[in-house]
Amino acid sequence: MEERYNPTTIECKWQKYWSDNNVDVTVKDPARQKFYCLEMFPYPSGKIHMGHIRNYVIGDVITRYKRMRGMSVLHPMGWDAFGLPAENAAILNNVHPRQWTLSNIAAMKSQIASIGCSYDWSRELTTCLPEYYKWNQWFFIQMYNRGLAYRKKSFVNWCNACGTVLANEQVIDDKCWRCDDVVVQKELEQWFFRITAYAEELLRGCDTLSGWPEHVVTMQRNWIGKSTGAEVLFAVDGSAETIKIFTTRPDTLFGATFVCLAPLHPLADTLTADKTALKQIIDAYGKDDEKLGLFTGSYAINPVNNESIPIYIANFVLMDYGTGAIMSVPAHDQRDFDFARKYNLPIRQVIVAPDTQPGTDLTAAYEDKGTMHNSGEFSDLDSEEAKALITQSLATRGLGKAVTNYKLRDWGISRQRFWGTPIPIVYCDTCGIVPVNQDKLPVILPEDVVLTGTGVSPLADVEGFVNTTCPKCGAGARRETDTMDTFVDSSWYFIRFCSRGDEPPLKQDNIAYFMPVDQYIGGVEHAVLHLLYSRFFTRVLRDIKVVRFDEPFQRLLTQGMVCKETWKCPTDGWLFPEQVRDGRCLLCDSEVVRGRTEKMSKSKKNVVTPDELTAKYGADTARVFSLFAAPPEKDIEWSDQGVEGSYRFLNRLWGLIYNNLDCINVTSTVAKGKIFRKTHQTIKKVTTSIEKDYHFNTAIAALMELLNELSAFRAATDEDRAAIGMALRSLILLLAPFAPHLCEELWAVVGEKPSVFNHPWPQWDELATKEEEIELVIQVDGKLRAKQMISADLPDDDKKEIALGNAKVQEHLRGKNIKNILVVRGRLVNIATSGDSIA
RNA sequence: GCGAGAGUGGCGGAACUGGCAGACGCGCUGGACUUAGGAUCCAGUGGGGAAACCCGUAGGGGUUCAACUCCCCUCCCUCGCACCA
Repeated sequence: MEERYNPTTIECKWQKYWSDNNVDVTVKDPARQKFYCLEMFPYPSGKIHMGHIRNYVIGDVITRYKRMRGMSVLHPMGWDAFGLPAENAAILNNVHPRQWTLSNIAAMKSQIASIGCSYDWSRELTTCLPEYYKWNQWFFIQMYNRGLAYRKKSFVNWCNACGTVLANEQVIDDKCWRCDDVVVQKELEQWFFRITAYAEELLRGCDTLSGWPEHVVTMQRNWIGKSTGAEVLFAVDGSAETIKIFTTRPDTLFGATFVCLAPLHPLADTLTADKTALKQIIDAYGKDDEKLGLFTGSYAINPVNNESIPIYIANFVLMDYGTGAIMSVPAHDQRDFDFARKYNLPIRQVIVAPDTQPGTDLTAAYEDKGTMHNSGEFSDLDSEEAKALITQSLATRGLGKAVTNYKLRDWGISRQRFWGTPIPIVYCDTCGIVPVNQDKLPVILPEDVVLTGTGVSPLADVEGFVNTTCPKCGAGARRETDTMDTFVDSSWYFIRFCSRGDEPPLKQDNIAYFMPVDQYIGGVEHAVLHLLYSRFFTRVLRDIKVVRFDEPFQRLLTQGMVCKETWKCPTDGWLFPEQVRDGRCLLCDSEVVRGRTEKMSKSKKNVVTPDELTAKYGADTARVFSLFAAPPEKDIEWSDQGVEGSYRFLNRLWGLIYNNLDCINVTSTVAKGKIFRKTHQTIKKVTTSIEKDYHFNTAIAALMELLNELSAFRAATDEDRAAIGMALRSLILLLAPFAPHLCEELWAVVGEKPSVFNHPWPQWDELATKEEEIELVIQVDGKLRAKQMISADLPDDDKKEIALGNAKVQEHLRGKNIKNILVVRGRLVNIATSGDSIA
């Protein structure tokens, strides 16, 4: 054994060993319990960053731990390889997107390897390869045949910078989720997946996601956005037209004093004479600064009381939710209230708060439930009851019905880009839309393409691709030239991983054995996007009999971001840490300000790269620090000194074993003493920290404690030496998931056969964790007054006696009446007094 | 505005089901070893106080023998949703 810890040599050696000996290859063993641990696969940008590292290391610890617990663990990795950056790089550098992507993959793969993650690379998948995207096309056709994929013309979200459309989920605050450019509306023919057909099921499924963070489930529920209410028909006075409105408050129908249409509502144009004014309202649509209205000059008939009320066009009424038209009840909706005040429209109260009288001067809308008022036959009823009764009464007259609405829209999957899965559809002049025959799949993405980035699908110019024959009639026909959203690729990749690369992708017994994913780990940025699409896809796959379950991801861990402090100079802007010395900028000598701790980013110059880190300290230090700095779901603050601390810890462990090699093979039948006890306590603490909520930071803290105790201990007897030997072996095993290279090496040093990961996880003996002596904590009236060492097995009554007998305690009891004495968990005595003087 | 989560030493963070607040690490202070120390090792380290002791988990109230933990109010931060009728 070398005297010094040398991470570089050790890490190379064991990475080679693991790879040469297939240590990380999944063993599918039906006799054992399976565990599927998955980290969200990366887009191959070419560079691994600390966020990836943190994600993968968390997954790797869980994987290695579960393997040591004897489970058959599936831990795969692959590449989300289609997407825009490849295309942009192609335009910029004149390389083919495939070449750019594949060389990035090679680079990232070696970076991932250098942190020692135990992936089963025999299952590696790359979504831009035909053998993968063939199945996107196959699923598309299955969905087309079931009416779940359809084509329609509609206004879509268009990103000019990306030159393509975006799904609703991919628009964040009116900006593109990827490039942050402003998203505009454009009318296009697009392919959609009918995710709305599963809206109710996806919503109900949320109740079963007990292994997910609550806020992620809430985000999914909000996104689906179910609301129940009624559709009500308002006739247009003096016309055959009717306006269909949606409301969640049919109970307030008698209070409707006007009707509002969305600016793009079909009737808006018909009813409005002043086209210039209408244009202004259309321009103001969706702007959240002010509510604008335009009176059409027409009136609508309220079906519950035949009252004639004005019809307005309003910029705040959404066209793509409900029916694009609303009834306005200013007394009971704040938005309508504001609008009514602005345009001097009547406000009529029809719901009265419990225990109050109808007021005359409302200062704000009353939006709660209450008692019906001024509502014809429904007056004096409870407003909640009235909802159903009014809806029913409208329904019998054919003027309304109960309706459930969802905010969720169908998933638009067409992208006017090259680097994606071709949509397997052919347009024939006689047969119309015809799917490609399944035995002709995959539709291969052509090689020779001129990429211009102009926003027209590049495939449209590839004649050899576009021109084809109709699968139905054989006549000349044209292919669809849009490609699929890359979120299609990631909606089922976890199923592909169940089978090796040399096996069929949808092999039933593999899917049945490994799915669902037991632990999924990734960033919270996919809380709605990828996770909702995957839940949808899984249900579709269930309905086409590919899988037999509803939910793909049993437990979800959304890891926190990797952050670091920032430095800013008033003249030179953001600074690298090495540009700051003694609070001054090395460029201009100004005083610098320490900025907020923020997510690592190039622009803020607060990035630490995995390469420099592993070069300096080795992968194990990087792993231990990123796990020790905070629990996985929280953000971590990167600290160079903290990394040093983790490095010191591993060095001290090395030194400890080096100094105690003589203890390794000493055996003894006597199993007691403080080292023995501490070891069992540590096994318990580490195991429960991992099992309970993956709080690796406290697990590592416990290992540090054991190390500290061992370092301070001086062995006197063979029993002591045996205890140390046993403690060291346990320490190596317990630390192995966190610092795998070091522990593999130390495992060899103590004379064991590799791999340490084939060795069972240590067990603790509950009896052995018990202290013989404890420090009895004595309180008087809840305040700590004394501590005293006592034997742990004394009965409670003796502990009370000891507490009362303590000199310090007696001082504090002087002049007081003892009311009660409590013994808590055998460790604490609290003497409660009445405070009254005895004298 | 609505919803969720959080607020603990100089810093990152611990604390089971209400039971010793501050585990572990960083930093800092002192010491040892050293030609040297930004290496290593040892000791100390919430604040106040000479001490007894007092104070202390964002702030204020409450429940309890006992509150970081439970309840009510306020402040602040982070995230999500945001004219969804």
